[in-house]
Amino acid sequence: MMTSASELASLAGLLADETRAAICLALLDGRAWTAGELAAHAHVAPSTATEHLHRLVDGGLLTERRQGRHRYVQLAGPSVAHLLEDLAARLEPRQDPVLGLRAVTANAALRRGRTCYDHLAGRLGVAVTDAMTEAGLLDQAGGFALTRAGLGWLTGTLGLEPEDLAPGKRPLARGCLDWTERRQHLAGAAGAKLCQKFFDNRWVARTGSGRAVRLTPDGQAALHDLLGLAGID
Amino acid sequence: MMTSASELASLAGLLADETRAAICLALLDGRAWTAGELAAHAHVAPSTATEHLHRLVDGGLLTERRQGRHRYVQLAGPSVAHLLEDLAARLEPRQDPVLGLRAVTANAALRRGRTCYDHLAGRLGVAVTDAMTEAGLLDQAGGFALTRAGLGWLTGTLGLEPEDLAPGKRPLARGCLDWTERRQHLAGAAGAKLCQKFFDNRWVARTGSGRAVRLTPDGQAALHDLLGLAGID
DNA sequence: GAAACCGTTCGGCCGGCACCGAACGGTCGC
DNA sequence: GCGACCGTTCGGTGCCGGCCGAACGGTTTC
Repeated sequence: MMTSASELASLAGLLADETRAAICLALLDGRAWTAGELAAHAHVAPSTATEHLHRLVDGGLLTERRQGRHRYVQLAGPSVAHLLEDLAARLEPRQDPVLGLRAVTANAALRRGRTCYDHLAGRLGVAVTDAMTEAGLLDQAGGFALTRAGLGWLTGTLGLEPEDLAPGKRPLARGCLDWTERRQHLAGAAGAKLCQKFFDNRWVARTGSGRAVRLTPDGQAALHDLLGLAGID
Repeated sequence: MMTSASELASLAGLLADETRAAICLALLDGRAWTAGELAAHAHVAPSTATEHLHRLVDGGLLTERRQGRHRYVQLAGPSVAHLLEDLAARLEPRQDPVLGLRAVTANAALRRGRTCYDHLAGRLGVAVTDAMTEAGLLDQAGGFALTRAGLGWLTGTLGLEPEDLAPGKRPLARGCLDWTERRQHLAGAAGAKLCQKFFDNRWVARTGSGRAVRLTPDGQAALHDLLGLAGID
């Protein structure tokens, strides 16, 4: 009981430093960063970054992979990303999430997209999520769940492996509050597999070195055919 | 971008102290505590507790209500409770959550129950959640969502107000990982209203001053009739 | 009004920790 | 091999913040 308080404090303490917070937020793109990159990103000396990375790895938030003279670091898993998203969601004063859903989806183009840990985010992520909701594949009213039709669509039309979508420890479908859009987009196991399939099919591609992604012409055509999305990137 | 890191750090910093963590965990029972009670609970001087409460209130995690010479404090809302649960869930090394679902529900009695912020938890909470799942009222496979039948059951059989279950800012149904049972139980708006109805119907009652609740004889009969639960408290 | 009680403010103490620079030890390129 | 590079370890410094006790103000009780 009392021990749990100290453990909670230790866990929170990992994120209670601006430098460590900046590191974790950078890692939210789901990719592995080197220690030096993170040091530069957080504007601290390499030696300082080393200490922080040690604490974060020891605390279970990060995993490391030594490779040559580089030390690659990334988030320990989706649950860590989820935790960070939850915390970050508290920062921005949230506004009404139910606002002109159809108008936004149908008309305003999905201008910019990016990855949020392992799934699609930004306008692209929100647009896909809304389109799936309109098509009856996703139920946003009662929680955030895949419908039976949605499950069939993912495994049938999109060709995802059914075992990848089996009920397991990780939630199948989960809402993730978008920082820029202030809207929910699809996360969880389904969101991750969907995103992966988008990359495999070359419907989206990374632009530059950031977490930004753009829709390819193939992707635009596919989304139009599959979900009726007419947005242009 | 960089400012967000410092904000995240500040937020995490609120929980990064053992005393403040103990205070927040105590408040997870959803009730209002006085400053003195919390000071005693956390084993610190009243003056120390005052400072911590100030920071927690300023940080938006707690709300206060002055009443006579007392200062009552409680969690600022369900989202704060959700955040604490998420953090606490990382502390315990989680074990396989899918394990003898039916056996646990049907056989092992719902020995002890308690409230977790504003919904039922402990064996009672898990048992009700599992029974609702078996009855097709709840869908645990794809996320954690009320089925159409579940929505009808809550408003019809249980007599909840439909507007209380309208899709709003708060998730309707949400899974909350139980500390002691290591199993999911129903949280969210539906979980809160269900819990309230249980209290209103005198199906459950608080035992002592803690967050523990016990099932009344009326409650046992009702759960048997409604959900086929044969557990004995 | 006096006494008891709850909470707050203030001053002071102390430990922890975030930061840096310098030195060191691996790894890669020529 | 030698130099450039990446990361780590080690001292040292300074500050932030958690803690307490004492004094004070407001509320309740008798």
